[in-house]
Amino acid sequence: MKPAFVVIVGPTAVGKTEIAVRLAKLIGGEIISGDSVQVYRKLNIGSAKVTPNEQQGVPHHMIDILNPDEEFSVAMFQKRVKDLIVEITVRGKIPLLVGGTGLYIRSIIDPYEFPDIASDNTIRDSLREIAETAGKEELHRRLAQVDPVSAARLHVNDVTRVVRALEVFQITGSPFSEFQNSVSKEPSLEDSPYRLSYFGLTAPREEIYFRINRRVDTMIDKGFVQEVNCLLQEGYSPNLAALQTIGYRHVIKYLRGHTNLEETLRLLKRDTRHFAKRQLTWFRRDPRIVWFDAINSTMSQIVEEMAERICKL
RNA sequence: GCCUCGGUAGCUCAGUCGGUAGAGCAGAGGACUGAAAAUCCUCGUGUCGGCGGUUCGAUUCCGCCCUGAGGCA
Repeated sequence: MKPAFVVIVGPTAVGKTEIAVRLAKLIGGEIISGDSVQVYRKLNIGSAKVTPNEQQGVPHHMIDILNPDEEFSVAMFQKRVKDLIVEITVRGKIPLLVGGTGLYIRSIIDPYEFPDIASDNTIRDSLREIAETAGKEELHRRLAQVDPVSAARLHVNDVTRVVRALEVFQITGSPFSEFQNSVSKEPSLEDSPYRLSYFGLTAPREEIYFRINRRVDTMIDKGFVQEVNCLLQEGYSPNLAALQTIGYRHVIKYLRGHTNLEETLRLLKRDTRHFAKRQLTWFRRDPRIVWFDAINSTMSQIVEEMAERICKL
């Protein structure tokens, strides 16, 4: 029999953390964070990371595993999480993957395969250089020559992806598109190597936005500005990927006097709303997800129904 | 009370030498395979403040009224 595996996704600020902890306690689970920012130590308030108190004794994984200046990637995430799932299962516990980073979640439940090569910053820099001097069009043209499939898929302006595709070609000599699994867009639950319970937690848009706005205010009250200030004091570069994320990059601009507090909050709330919207586009169209509405049901009702569905499998 | 400048998309405003209008922001939808909280794509009809007048035709010109800001008394 395939091992049980629970996944909970949803936009930011809908209450995934609390649901997950309660569900984990109920079914005997351990939580694996599916979040690209919470992997970093010292990024606590701004990433809305679970506090030790909120964890209520439930083991949490993939949190606080890196320093802010360390590099991370989906490939690393995938490798570690796949190992973790096995370890937790062997321990007789149920792994719960909880988070809002669409790509990371997908890399676990769908057959994503990453070419076995590290990313090369020298190559990336030189490719970006081309985009800046010769233009994005030129960069895209080059990709079209070596990898027409990827070029057709990628927009000229999406420099980040065009660079990656060219980078893969330069390192491996094979087109990026060849490494990508030609999997159907909507794999069925039966195809999964796990007994997968795939849940989504959401709320009406208005409610999500309300909660986001409220949460940003709370973060500031909790000392988010000080958190960012400490990071900079400790010498971490504002250019680090970890500090270019929502919230951190906003507060950095504020600390440097580029925006006042009111404007900072406005932009931070706005960008978080945009982010929540993007998260929803990852999950909304996935027919495998069983959705729960955080506003029409209580936490207990949701947790109980999730537990029931897990048992039925 | 008089004078001046405004009143156009949810907000800030542009514009139409008279042929019923368009940007930014907000908002919506989408993409996503080693930076992903990143990166990128698509989407703009609204009594053009109200009522009259001139005109084939007015949001645009004229008159009055309402309303906001400033100035003079």
